[in-house]
Amino acid sequence: MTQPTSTEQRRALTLRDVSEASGVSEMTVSRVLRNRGDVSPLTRERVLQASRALGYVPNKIAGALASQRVNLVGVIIPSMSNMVFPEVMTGISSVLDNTGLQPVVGVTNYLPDREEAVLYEMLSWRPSGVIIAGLEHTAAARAMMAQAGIPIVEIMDIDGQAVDSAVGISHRRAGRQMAEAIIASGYRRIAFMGTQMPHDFRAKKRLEGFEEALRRNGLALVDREFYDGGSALLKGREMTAAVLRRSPDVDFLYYSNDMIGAGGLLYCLDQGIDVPGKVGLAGFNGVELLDGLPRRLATMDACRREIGQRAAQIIAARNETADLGSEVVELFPTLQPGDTIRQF
Amino acid sequence: MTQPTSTEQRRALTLRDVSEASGVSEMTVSRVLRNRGDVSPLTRERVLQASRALGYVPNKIAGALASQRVNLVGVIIPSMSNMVFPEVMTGISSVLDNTGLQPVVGVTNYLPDREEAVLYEMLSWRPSGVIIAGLEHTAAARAMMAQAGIPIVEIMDIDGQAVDSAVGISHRRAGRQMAEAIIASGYRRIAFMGTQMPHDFRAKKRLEGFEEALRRNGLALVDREFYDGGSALLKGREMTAAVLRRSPDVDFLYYSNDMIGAGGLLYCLDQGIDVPGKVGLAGFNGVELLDGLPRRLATMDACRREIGQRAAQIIAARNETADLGSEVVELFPTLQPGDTIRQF
DNA sequence: TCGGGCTCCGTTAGCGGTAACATAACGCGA
DNA sequence: TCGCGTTATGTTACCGCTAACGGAGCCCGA
Repeated sequence: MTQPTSTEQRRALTLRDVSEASGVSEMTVSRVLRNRGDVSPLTRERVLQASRALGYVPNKIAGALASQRVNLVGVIIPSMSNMVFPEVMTGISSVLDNTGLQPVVGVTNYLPDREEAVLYEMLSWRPSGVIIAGLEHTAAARAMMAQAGIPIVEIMDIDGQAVDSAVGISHRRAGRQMAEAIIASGYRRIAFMGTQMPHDFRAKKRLEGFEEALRRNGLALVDREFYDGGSALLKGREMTAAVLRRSPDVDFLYYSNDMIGAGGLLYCLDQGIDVPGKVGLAGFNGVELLDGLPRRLATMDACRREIGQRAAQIIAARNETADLGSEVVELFPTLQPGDTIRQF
Repeated sequence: MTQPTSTEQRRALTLRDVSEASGVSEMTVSRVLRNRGDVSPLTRERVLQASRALGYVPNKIAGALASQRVNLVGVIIPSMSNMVFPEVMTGISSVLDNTGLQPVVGVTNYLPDREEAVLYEMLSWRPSGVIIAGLEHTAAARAMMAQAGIPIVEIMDIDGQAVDSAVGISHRRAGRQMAEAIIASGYRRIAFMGTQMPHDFRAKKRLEGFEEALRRNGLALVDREFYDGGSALLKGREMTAAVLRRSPDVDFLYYSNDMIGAGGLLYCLDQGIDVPGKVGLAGFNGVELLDGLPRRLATMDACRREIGQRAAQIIAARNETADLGSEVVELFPTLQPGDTIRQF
């Protein structure tokens, strides 16, 4: 057997090894493995055979350097643990899978400095594009993106100025829209619960829009509560308990995300509170999880999957056709009233 | 102004640009940017200034090719959407953050062929190590890992033969342990609900261990139900309804994961079923979500975070000290009885 | 029979960094 | 004053692959 055993540690294989094993030049091997250029079926088969027999894995580092092309798309998101970004990723992958491009994820934990670092790291691999959550970034991060010379798509939000392209919804408007629906259903004493995170700009914008609509209707939040870390479902329960204790007369609970909303809903049902008669509830995101709850929480889908898809499409298109310009795509979330807002 | 505006599209910057701008050789610039070798404070400052002014981002592709070192660790997992892998990732990151190494994630959707493809893709970037979920892989994938010449850590499971190192728990034993606890609490008519996925080997092993323990106690599952896709919480409800309808006399529901278990629990509570008096329930994983439920579901934590940490430690250590051998680390999950198993 | 256009494959010259070595400048004790 | 060790910087030769071009061999119509 000339086949080396898997136990002996040998130096990494290169094109040269395959080329020697199959009796053709490195260039021809390269062509075969990339399906590029003309190679006779016979040679092609011989090369593939040799390559497989040796267990050769091409070195993309060298390939990328030589060809000045990297089939990677950087995706920078704040978190992976809530349900929202996995679905964005699904949308991105579903489009990229047909393009030879591949997503690489970086997580920032809602920290601007970390975002900057992750971006720097990604750009140093010279990706074909970057998809990044949000419109708010450090000055350095913005500068890097502007300089990078690759398509950049900022996703989730369109309330602000994009560096290049953007795909998202208006969170300010989403907040307004929810407030209007709540008011239209006759609720007046409304409380808000959300995350403490100072850098969750989208949650902040939703709240701004929400309060603005309240103001326009002569109302204001009667109570508010913020949380930080831990099980969102549990925090939802705890915050809801605290708010209902502190402000027994509230008639609506608006949550900045579905997970704490679900916790609040479970708490209200546990307590035998009449939902939506005495107290109404609403969340945000339209996560799948809600389908399994005893009652369907009112929410607003954030078009997560479509955002991912559209963003990926922009990157892919610009990668094919170099001279395409930037674009801003606004998506429109739909309000899902569920069973926790009074209907007339 | 010699500073180019961000709108004009220029060719990418290289070390040469920084070197010319700061009046030293490319090598010196390289040294400064990597904090390596002796450089006078004055030169250092000049270089940094020029580099920042230009907005230079080093090309890691070239760097990696030249230095034969890539600070990336491939992490290959089946899914990102359930709660288990994000926590593994957290464990991995917490360790890698102190090492200059960086995780890169690939997702396989429980598809062996896709796993093979993802692995191939990752190895082609010549990472410093690979962390991969499970012990079951295609023959080609195993061969690639054996050949790669880098540390490989298979995580989550230790019931089987590792290619190199492994960190995980025995799912077979976890299944047995849960069955024994259930039987000890006096339950006898036990049903199982889980995923349909043929390639979720760990769920399969848990079920095998579970059934084995039942058999040893003269018992057998009285019913079973499988699901596929959709909201796990909802599926848990639906399957539970189906099982209780079909087999009204079951007294225990064993779920292959916490999410469907939570759905089942919510369903039972909705129906006013006495839990754990008439029917007991248990899941698997110990996900944080359970904390917010009306009642605490019995479960078993899978040591997810620690698995991530230990795996990352192995990679990091082998990266520092080349001649370390492979190791297999077994972790031991603890049973959390919660409120859904009768206590005596 | 010859030229021109295929098909197939090889050669050459980098891609943008870094390892390793070479070298200049300097201080300092003998 | 010389020689040697340090420190700071430059030079050279790749890393493994691919773009671009070149050329041999062949078929085929004129």
